[in-house]
Amino acid sequence: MQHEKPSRTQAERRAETRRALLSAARTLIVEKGYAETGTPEIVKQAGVTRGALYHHFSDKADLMRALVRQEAEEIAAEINTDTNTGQTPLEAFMAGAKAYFSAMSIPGRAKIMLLEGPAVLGVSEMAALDRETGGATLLEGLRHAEKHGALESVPLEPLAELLSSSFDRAALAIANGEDRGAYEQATRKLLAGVLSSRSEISAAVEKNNL
Amino acid sequence: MQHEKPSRTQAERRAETRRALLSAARTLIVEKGYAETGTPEIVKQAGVTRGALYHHFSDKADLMRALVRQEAEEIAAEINTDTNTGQTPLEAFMAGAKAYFSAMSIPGRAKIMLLEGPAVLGVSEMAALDRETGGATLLEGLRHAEKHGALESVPLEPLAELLSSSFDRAALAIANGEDRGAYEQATRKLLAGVLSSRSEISAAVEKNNL
DNA sequence: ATTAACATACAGGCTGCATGTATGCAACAC
DNA sequence: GTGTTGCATACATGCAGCCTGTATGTTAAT
Repeated sequence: MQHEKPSRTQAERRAETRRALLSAARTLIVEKGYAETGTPEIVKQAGVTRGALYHHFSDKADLMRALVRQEAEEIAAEINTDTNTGQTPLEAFMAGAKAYFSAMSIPGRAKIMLLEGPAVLGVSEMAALDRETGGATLLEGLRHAEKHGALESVPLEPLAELLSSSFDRAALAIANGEDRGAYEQATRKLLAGVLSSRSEISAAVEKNNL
Repeated sequence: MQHEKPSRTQAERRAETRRALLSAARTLIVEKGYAETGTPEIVKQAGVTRGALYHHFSDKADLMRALVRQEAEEIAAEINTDTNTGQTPLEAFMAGAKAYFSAMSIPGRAKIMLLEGPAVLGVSEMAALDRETGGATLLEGLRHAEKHGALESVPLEPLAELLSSSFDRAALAIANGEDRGAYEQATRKLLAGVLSSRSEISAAVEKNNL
């Protein structure tokens, strides 16, 4: 038999199939959601068979896991590029938030990372994956700010979680076409409040008779 | 006939079947998750057949919808009971947050309302349901605080959303056994910062050289 | 020739619907 | 009042289609 075929190496062949599967899965899951997307449809769009899918991934959820991981790594890479820390801690936090919003504005990304991902893999696995790729940038920032007088006797891990959830909500709203400036203003308000010292806040609250 | 018939009225019969279905679905979905719970298992635990399920609900998601609605109404009722508004706006917000945390501490409730519900019904439908039952209490509080000088030129709807997402995250953590006091402190920090006036915050931030 | 990369075939389960059955209920005659 | 008759509601059963995961077969690379 004469073989006119490209004669790809095994690694190339494998990588290309895997890439086609991830690409097809991403398109369909973004469009219709994970549960409504069947593996027959995915492999059809990828131009392979279900055999290839189950050769590369242990099950459908494992394919989703790989998709989420790929997306998380891209996000981390984009954010690390815009690592121009601002002058003050507040501006540094805002710069990080804006970079996060920008990264999450890639079409479909917010749906994958904030809706379908947690639903399929669970929040704990998503959190573990975030720790692997992104790291606890937000928490580190809070620890740093604590040394400079603000954040007296406030548990930092919970505070970081609450802020993180707000960032996620803002990113989701922005990705859904809401007014980006409004959510950035609200985010700034939250951060500015957190970064002011406790005594100053108390004074301000009392003075305004709140 | 061997056994005498209960001779329930139709309404009683219907209500009992519906209640058994909702109760069984709640138990199993809390334990194993929505996707992992099949309708055969639900009807088995409820002591009826799948015919009854599809007579009462249009499909499996509709059963979940009814479960979420029931839970939302219970939450609203519990929160309206603890309607002791605090002295200051900050204390009023904190009282509301604590009441929410308490209501969401009912076993399984956080999983239903914050994880499975949004995954199955989507965030938009969950938000609409919240608007029906709970109302926009948080947003109203912010509007009221705005009149008293704080919150100058900050978009309130986005800010309310961000705070709401933080409350949800805190409720989820508390329901998962995390330290409740720590999350309440973090919540208070967030709220205190938001409720202080913008100029005071700016002054505080500058003074602390943040 | 051996192994990795895929394709094909199959079994089990689940969902939703279509059809069948029984139970309560209302009206009417008596 | 009471029996019975017709009917709608509440539910049970059976079936078709789809999907997932696995087991087995085939092809291509080394």
